[in-house]
Amino acid sequence: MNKWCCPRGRKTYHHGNLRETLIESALEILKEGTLADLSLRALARKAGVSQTAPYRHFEDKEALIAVLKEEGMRKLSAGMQELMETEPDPLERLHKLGTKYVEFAEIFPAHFKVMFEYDLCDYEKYSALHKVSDNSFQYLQETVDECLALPDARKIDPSVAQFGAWSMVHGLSVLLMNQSLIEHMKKGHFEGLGDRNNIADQVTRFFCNSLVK
Amino acid sequence: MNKWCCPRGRKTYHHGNLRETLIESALEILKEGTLADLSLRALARKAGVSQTAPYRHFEDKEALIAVLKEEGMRKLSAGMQELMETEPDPLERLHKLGTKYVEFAEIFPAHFKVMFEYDLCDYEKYSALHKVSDNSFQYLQETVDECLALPDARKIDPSVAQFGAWSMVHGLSVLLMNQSLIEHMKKGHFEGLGDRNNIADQVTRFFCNSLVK
DNA sequence: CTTTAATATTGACACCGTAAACATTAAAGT
DNA sequence: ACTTTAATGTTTACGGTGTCAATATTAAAG
Repeated sequence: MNKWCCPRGRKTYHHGNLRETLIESALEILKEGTLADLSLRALARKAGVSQTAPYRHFEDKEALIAVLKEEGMRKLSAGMQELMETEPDPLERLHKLGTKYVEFAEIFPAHFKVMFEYDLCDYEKYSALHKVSDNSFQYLQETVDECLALPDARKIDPSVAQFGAWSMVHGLSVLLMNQSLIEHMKKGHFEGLGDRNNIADQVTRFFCNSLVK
Repeated sequence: MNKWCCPRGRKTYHHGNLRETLIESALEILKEGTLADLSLRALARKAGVSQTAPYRHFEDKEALIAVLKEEGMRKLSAGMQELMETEPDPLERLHKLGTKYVEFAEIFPAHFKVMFEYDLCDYEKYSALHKVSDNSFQYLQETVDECLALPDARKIDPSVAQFGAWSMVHGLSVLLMNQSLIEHMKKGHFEGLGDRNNIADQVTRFFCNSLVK
């Protein structure tokens, strides 16, 4: 006979799917909050489980964050990969890759933040993550190279253009995510630019044009 | 007669200069640590003062952060202003403004992070901060405008180029601050680019060139 | 010299990450 | 089928955090 079976009004002693539940809850919190709002204890509470239960599935908080980063990188690079396969024109593709990047940051701001803001320096430990990260950047690189191989391309060091492309879309993403700056823009500067999407569109287009004559 | 005068081995009951001390300590911590390493309690400890003493000088932690942001913005925009006054050639000045921006992020990474990473949305409350922030961006804007007024300038919407310039240097700063990405670059991609300073230099130069024919 | 406002203190509360010791149960081996 | 073992979850505890309320000390203003 069981003594008192099943804590916290659960049906079984074991949760059964805690790891996935925690990740999903984390993503949900990140949807409308910052990294600071993310706590293992809160996740545990939400899952109806003791505060230290998560430690059976994640060595520490950083390990959870690593999974979130990986999840995000996978999603971003998946979206970009699709463009690699469907858009043959390199300039047009570069433009779409850029706006996709910015769009991702707009739709999943906290997810984007966790991907880039939080440094996971241990390469051995999080090698899977870094491998996924590589993909997105590689798509950008490849496409820039193709653009520079075009007949009317300007004479630009490919490495410089690649890193420039990445910097541009990343900076764009970060700045457009910053609520304060959006406010700032609206009153005074950048009147002609319109809304976020418009800015992303025009600026990435400008970058693409700068690769050719 | 005083009962036991002066807590924590201080000479006077009042610290005398706590506000400035706290700010300085905070900046020192930010020099070699992240926002997460910054705690009011730790600052109080370092200043040899009780844990709640800081609350006589800052309403809450956010208020301290606001001051740090303002301090940083002031320093950044001071550096940029100097260039506004000393470098007459707009293209050259734009290049210098860009590298200065990136350089600032490199020298004071955590300070830079606190300036942009942490959102202070309340405009009424932190109006002084936002006013200072405006300056740096205005310098960029002005200079881009001058470049586009050059005889051999390309036909580009000024707003787009302005925001593009800002995105570029900001993205550059953020990416170059990311230790993981630096590592990433070293093994495989971007071999030809060299070190950080070299990248900043080349990419900003590339941007400037993209404004003219 | 007294009142008052500024500054600092202690103590408390609710959070947080996480370590150690223990409980329950699903799965593997016999 | 019965036992062992590994996976999973619980409780308890420690030190850290931001911040509030009540109190003490002292510099400045009257």
